[in-house]
Amino acid sequence: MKDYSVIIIDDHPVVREGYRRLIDLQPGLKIVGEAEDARSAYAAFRDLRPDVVVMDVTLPGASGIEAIRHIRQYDDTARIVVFTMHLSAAFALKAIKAGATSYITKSSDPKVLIEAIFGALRGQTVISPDVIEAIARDRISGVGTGLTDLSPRQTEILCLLARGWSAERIAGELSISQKTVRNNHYQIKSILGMETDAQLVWFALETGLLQAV
Amino acid sequence: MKDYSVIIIDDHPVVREGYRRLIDLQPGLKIVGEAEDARSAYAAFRDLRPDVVVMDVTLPGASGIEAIRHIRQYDDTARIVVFTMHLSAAFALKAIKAGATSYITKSSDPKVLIEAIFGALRGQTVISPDVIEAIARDRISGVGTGLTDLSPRQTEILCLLARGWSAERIAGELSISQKTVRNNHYQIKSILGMETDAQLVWFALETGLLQAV
DNA sequence: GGAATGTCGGGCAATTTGCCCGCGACAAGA
DNA sequence: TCTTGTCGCGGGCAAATTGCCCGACATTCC
Repeated sequence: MKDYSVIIIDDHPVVREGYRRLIDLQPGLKIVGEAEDARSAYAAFRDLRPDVVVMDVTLPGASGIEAIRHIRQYDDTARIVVFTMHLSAAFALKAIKAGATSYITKSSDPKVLIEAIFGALRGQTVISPDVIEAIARDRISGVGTGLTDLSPRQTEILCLLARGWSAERIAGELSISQKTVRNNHYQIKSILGMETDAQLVWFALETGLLQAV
Repeated sequence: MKDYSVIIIDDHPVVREGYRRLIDLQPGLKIVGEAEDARSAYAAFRDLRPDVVVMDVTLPGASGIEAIRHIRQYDDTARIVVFTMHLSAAFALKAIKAGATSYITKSSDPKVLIEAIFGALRGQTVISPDVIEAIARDRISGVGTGLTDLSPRQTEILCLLARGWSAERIAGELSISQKTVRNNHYQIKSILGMETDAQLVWFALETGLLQAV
């Protein structure tokens, strides 16, 4: 019987080596290609048409979420297992929404990843237990991801604010008055129930609005 | 000839697998143990007395920097190669200052890591090229790592501020007046040359004062 | 002793925040 | 067509905070 083909996408060579030990030595699976950024991920998928893609979501250059969307747009039957260090409910939801089949954290037992790959081949979605817990916690403690409560404009401004931009600079960038930026700033904090600007940064980080460099 | 012994410390199983492929298959090196957090790292070092420690700096629980300090305190001839995803000048300098022998990023070619391990055995310090570049860039553009310009107290307050704590809460925590916290807040921003609180968070993240969850 | 440095806070003007308001645009529904 | 709702925009104003100055101590290092 022919092995199922897998491509792996991760920007750290040592992690790719780890995949080789975990996946390539697994009977029934074979790594047929790899990539280290979002652009070449798409190219590799198109050229190799693997049965499963295993990828990280934080990649150099474009976002991994974008890459997922791109691949699924090209082939909506693509099986994509996200394997990442980010234990974040919002991140996971974004990935799934973008078309990922599964979402597993790197701190999971390797067996979980293998199971997710075989599960993906059968069309099953696997979310690692720690992420499920994070999602549950979010759902209990708050208003969904919170992001849904903000208007598009507010989300945009939050993004800039969390980057450390001053109200003045944002006003210039968006061609609105500083006053409007300040009002939005206040609105965002009060909608999300936050006290300080630093909390906004953490929120943006957690929801995947921004990525830690 | 006996192989040199190595212990590996990383919280991601897949990365540990990668190490095995890279290090264990290397003639002359043998992995004799592993750990996944800072506390067990120290215990493993004491029990196994390896020739080289290869470790990440962002670990669950205590900071990896602390672990380095702890190990070196126990044995100041310990060879510690830091191998991490963080391409940060400040992080690297902190690690070296804490007693690390070398600092290599995970996006480096695996050969660099192997060379660093053999280098460490000879007592050589290896910093991967991308980090050297980052250090050079920092040195040109700014005031060192910035962190060195802050007093211990200011660093402490920055840490709390960047976590999103209010001045009131910090004042309570440290048993000082809100006014002092505010004055420090202002001082920190002006020493680091930052305009907004969000920038402080990024700074704390970059210098490894705080870790993105 | 004297100089330097770090910690803690007072004072005060200038700015910003918190919170409320109204206006126009646009979409959905009666 | 005429609501009703939401969204983006910004004015107004009191209360709070910031920016920047200051002095008082305690340490530490000549």
